[in-house]
Amino acid sequence: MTSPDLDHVADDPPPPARRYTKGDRTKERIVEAAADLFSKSGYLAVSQRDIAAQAEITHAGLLHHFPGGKDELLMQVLERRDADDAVVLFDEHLDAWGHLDQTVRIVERNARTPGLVALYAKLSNEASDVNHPAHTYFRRRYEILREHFATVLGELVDRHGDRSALDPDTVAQQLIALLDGLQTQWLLAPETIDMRARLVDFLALLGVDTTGWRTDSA
Amino acid sequence: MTSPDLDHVADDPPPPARRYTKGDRTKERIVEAAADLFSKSGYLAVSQRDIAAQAEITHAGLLHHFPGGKDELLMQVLERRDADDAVVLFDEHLDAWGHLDQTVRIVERNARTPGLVALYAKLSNEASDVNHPAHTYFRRRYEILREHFATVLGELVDRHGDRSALDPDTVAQQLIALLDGLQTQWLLAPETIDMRARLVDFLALLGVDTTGWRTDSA
DNA sequence: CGCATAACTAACCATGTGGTAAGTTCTGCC
DNA sequence: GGCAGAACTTACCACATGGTTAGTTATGCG
Repeated sequence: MTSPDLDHVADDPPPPARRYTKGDRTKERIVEAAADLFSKSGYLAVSQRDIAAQAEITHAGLLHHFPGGKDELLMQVLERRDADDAVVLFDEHLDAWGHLDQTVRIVERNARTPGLVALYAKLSNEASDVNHPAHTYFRRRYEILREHFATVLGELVDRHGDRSALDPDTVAQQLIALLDGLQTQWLLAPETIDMRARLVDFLALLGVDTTGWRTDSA
Repeated sequence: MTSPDLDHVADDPPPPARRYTKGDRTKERIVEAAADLFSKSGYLAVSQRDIAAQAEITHAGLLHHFPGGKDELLMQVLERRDADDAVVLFDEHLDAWGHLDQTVRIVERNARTPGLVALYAKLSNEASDVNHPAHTYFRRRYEILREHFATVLGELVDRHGDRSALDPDTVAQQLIALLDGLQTQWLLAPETIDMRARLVDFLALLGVDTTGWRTDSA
């Protein structure tokens, strides 16, 4: 197509964009394919060959990058998503209200990405089997989430402590349960369920004033 | 073992207990096996042969009774359970408080039957795929549940209407979400989550006085 | 009793699965 | 340029799956 000299120019410049070896790039392609398919069909229903096909590779080629097969891939997918969430959830600079605000925004984002939501919803329940590859992952995930929200809610009670006997730990369990349960209903009937609105309702029930929060940020 | 005459006595008398043909009995055995395995491993992970084995039959034998395979079996399992729930949930004689009381008792029962809870938890999320055999079943199920609780909560607001601006429809969504979400956490960490207590907490938040309700009924 | 029919089983099939082995092509670095 | 090693592909394997067919055994009713 082009002369050798121009080709050299067309290539990604070595230092900035090309610290990825080709393998790294295909690895990412594979993880993305896996995330996509897992989202659509859950974990159990997807095969290595399915993922490989979507990543335009042979299933043996996939095994070359992920010898652990689907299990390894799954953890990769989960951790990648978690990294994103952690950034916004555990921002040290935010106070309790800020954290709750972030939570609402995550819900807003979820409402825009049904695939990922479906993945987590399916998996967090599939994973109740002790032998499921993601079992300990999800146990831990919920521990962390409960602790996080307990802290946030505790802070809230301390300062604005209107509703007395609210135990941060148990309310945290309820908050998380609400979010999960809303997802289940929303996935089955998106037009019927407004996850964000129900979250805000619940916060209001707790005595958190959410008036003045942005409705959306996109 | 016994003489023919005694045998005749030992047999189930034809009219009352023996209206079941042998096929009906094995059918029940199969459904029970299916329920058991689905509970342990979800729907997708279980094969016809698994179910057949547990019912002590060949997989071809199973197909003889349930030509529709797993799908047909699944619906059978779900409907069987629902029949039970419907009896207690939609009891015409109960008022709003009675219905909520029943709900609490169902949660108590759930806490004693992790298998069934796991089945519903896994399935209600697997079934978010439009092609899942139980998709419409679960859509409908949640519609009915939302309607039920909306009615109950509406009645509550009417009579004891302390907390004003509570919309029965949306609170119903929250209530159901809470129940589902609690199950997810409970299945992953049973020792950490007290589903009944969290439900009661939530009802209290709504202004429902639950003091004096039985702790357990077994 | 006897016999039609229900209730199976044994044996097969095509297909899809995860996994391995051996070979080929490509990359990127000296 | 050339070459070691990564990045694959092709071709297998053993096994499980859903489903069918043909044959065997049991049931229960006239």
